[in-house]
Amino acid sequence: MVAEGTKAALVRVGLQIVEERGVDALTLREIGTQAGVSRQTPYRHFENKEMLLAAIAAEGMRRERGWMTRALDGGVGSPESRVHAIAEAHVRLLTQHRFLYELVYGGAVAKSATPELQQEAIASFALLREAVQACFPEISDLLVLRLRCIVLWGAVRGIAELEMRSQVPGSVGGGVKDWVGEAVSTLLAGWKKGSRTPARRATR
Amino acid sequence: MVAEGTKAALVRVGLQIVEERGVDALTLREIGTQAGVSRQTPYRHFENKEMLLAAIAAEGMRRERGWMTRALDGGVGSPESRVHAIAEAHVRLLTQHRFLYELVYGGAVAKSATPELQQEAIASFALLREAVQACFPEISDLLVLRLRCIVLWGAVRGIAELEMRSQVPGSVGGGVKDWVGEAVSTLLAGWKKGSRTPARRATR
DNA sequence: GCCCTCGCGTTGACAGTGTCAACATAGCCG
DNA sequence: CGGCTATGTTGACACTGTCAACGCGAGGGC
Repeated sequence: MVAEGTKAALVRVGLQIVEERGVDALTLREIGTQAGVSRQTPYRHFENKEMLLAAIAAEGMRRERGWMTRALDGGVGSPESRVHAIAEAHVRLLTQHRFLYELVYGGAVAKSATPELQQEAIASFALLREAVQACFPEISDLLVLRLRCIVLWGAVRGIAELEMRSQVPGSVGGGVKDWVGEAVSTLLAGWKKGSRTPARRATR
Repeated sequence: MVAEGTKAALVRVGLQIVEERGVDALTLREIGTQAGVSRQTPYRHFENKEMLLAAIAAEGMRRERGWMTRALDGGVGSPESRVHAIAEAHVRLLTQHRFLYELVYGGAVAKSATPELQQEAIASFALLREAVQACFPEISDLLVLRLRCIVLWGAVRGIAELEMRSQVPGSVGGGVKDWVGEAVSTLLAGWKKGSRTPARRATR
């Protein structure tokens, strides 16, 4: 293989540290020295620590999206199962690369930190939007579709987050994957029933 | 009022700093000096920084739960509207005290850090469980109820989280409150339809 | 050939942080 | 009184992200 650029090496080392010991254990100094350069060198390639974190996070999102597209490729399966596949790819990042998930979806780095990261987030969301759209071909109102995407994505993210922080009191039986699957099924089925946009409910 | 204890003063000052400038701006040293004592004094009352954060977070959760019980008191309203009220109390903490919400539900402090905090989390979850149970009186299987609580709570948390991190791409129209309301309505309605626990779906 | 710039890398230094250790003081109990 | 405990204070340390200044080699215009 061709000699690896310093910038790529920095990202690679950072990714490795995050995966092994979590985002809190990540230090610019260690990234530098472990990449064979000196402590200040990262600043020649990244404006500050957050930008380096953003580069690592983007790598994580690329991985997740790779799983999504791979599960979706071929175009087989019902539209609903495709939404499930997307949710499962997300859960997979959580269960198989917990520390990386924490970096990507925890609060350490803003999604808007870097154009690269922002693009990645938009691309993932687009995948979900297409899949959801396929589930409700009769709906043309983009705002309704958008709403459903947000609700779906929020539910998936939230349940994953509960697991990530081990915040489910007295956790027992079943796992994130089942919970997420249940949420997606129920939401899709609920929308299927009355395929008209639901009447505005009096909230108070 | 009676003279405030030092410990209470530390928590109060810390809470104020968080609400004004966010959890990242919080420093043990500043808490100390601003409370009229010296930089190391917090260590006489809290084992370390996380424990102090946990005390502040517990105060935030108490506030949130206060809104929940207040909205629920009197026992009026349909069971569904009571679940909505709980979700709205959660969203209220987010919209009205964003920084405090970040401390409580962001990753800065583990829910298990302190018995006090743990109790608080369990108490909130119990409120939700009662409200959900009232929605499905015909269901006696506690695991099913538990699953629905997790899914509901996850959806609410997730949508709130999306807003917190401003991660909704190209945000436009509608707000967190509407999205959460939509999610809760759809989930409850979806479960109402087939009140039997849904058949196990082939996920792959 | 010479100088100048520029990309990349290095060391020095600094302010700020959480935390440990040692010391001081005041109140209570025998 | 003497000692113990709770509380508070200052000194010091390791570690962090980041700014400044310096070195150095490659290339380009004269």
